Amino acid sequence: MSIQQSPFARKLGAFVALSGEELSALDRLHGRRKTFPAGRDIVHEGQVNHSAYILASGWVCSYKLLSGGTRQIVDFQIPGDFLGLRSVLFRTADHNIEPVTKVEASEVPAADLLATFGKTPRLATAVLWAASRDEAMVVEHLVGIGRRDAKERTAHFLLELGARLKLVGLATASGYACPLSQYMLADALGLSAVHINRELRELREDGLVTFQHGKVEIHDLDGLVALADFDKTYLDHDGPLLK
Amino acid sequence: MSIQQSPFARKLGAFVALSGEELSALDRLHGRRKTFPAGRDIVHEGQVNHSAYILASGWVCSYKLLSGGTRQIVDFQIPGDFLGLRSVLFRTADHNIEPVTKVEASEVPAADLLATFGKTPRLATAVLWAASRDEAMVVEHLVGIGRRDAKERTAHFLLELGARLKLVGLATASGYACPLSQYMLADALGLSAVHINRELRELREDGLVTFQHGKVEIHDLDGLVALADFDKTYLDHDGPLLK
DNA sequence: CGATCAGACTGATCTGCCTCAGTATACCAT
DNA sequence: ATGGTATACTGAGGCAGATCAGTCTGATCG
Repeated sequence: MSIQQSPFARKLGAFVALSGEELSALDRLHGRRKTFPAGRDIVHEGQVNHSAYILASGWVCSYKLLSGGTRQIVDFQIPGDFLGLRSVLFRTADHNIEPVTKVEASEVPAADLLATFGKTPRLATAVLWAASRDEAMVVEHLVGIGRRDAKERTAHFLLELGARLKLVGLATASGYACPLSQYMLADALGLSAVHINRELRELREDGLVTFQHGKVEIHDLDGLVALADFDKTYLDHDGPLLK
Repeated sequence: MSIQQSPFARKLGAFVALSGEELSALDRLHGRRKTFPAGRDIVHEGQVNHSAYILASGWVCSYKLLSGGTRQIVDFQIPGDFLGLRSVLFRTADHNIEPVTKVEASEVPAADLLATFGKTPRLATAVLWAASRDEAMVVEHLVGIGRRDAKERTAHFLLELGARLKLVGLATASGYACPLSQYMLADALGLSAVHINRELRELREDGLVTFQHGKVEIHDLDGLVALADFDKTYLDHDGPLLK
């Protein structure tokens, strides 16, 4: 029940050892708790002066639409993740945020965020750290889409998701619950849904992973890691980097 | 000769109106001026406890290598850009940084950077802003590689580069000097060099842009913007966001 | 309890981009 | 001059993944 228990506080604490005062400043950041139904955008591109959110439960995805009507999902956010930092900093959102499931999140008003950064610099540094980790993830997606083939990319995606979920206690080494449809996977991986389906079947037939009925089950972790050339160091590190 | 003139200070000033004291703290960040020859990596993946740099002249690229031997260039950095922030924050580099041309850069020791963030929170916020702009750029590359075809992607790339260079006075509306080879373009855009060559020829034959002899000349800006579905708002904004 | 609909899945065909295998050209060192 | 090396450029052929056009299943609902 202490504030350290919040997944977001735990995440920042992994970067910067936060004092009691900093933790309570972080706690005061959590504004109204809001609930969003699946499917209707929380934030849409071009929207100005909206709030950021700290995700408490449920999954969301961040995506951009192109003029042709196609979309590219940039990333999925899971509980403990910070939503819309970039959009708040720039006052106008440069991407859309859509709940994948029903979502609960704490609102963080933009003004509060900036004021808190000014007063508690170590918290600002911690958020910079968290933002950098998110960027590292986007970079990894870029590399995947640019240079990995469909099978490697799919395997890599499932492994990354598993590693992230494990950090917040929502996955084990053998699998996790995953509410994504194959269409969403396709939009995230830069593939067609048809092709995702075939790649998932191959991964299943190879005895590596199954992704069925909202569950990902990893049957051969080593094989999957080898296939995807997966190196999770960009997601994790040991101990606070700043004491 | 005042410190506001430095391209990096100018860039941060676009985000946060910096006081004289903050500007001189920023100035003290600039450590030894170093020169690097083209082609030999400044930082390589896995390297620990290296410095960050503020690029004074020349171009560099940030890239990752995959096990198969292919590489993906994540971004190019031009004068005024900050190099290796993410790698410094995480103590170990997650990507390589290679000079495209001969490069001059000021070293920024990691410890100085973190100490300065602690003492001048508004500077930390400004750097968070700059980092967010970089992330927005990576996101745009991700969208491009995921959902734009080769021609659109190439056009978009040339436009983005032009817009960035214009911000630091290295481009006009009609073109800019560009030291990149077609191989580098290919590695950045997730295409083969052969295909880049054909797309450049098409863009030339369509009367949109030429990229020859180290110069990009834009002949039909509107046509190019329309083809690439280019929206430069992610690169720019008007006036400091924090007074 | 049949209708409707979203998601999973499949076969056939098409195409954008890759790979291979060169030639052409400029620049550098000797 | 002369060979060497990097980059630009081209044609032919192949393949990964897209597109099209479905079927099948399980949930939801009037």
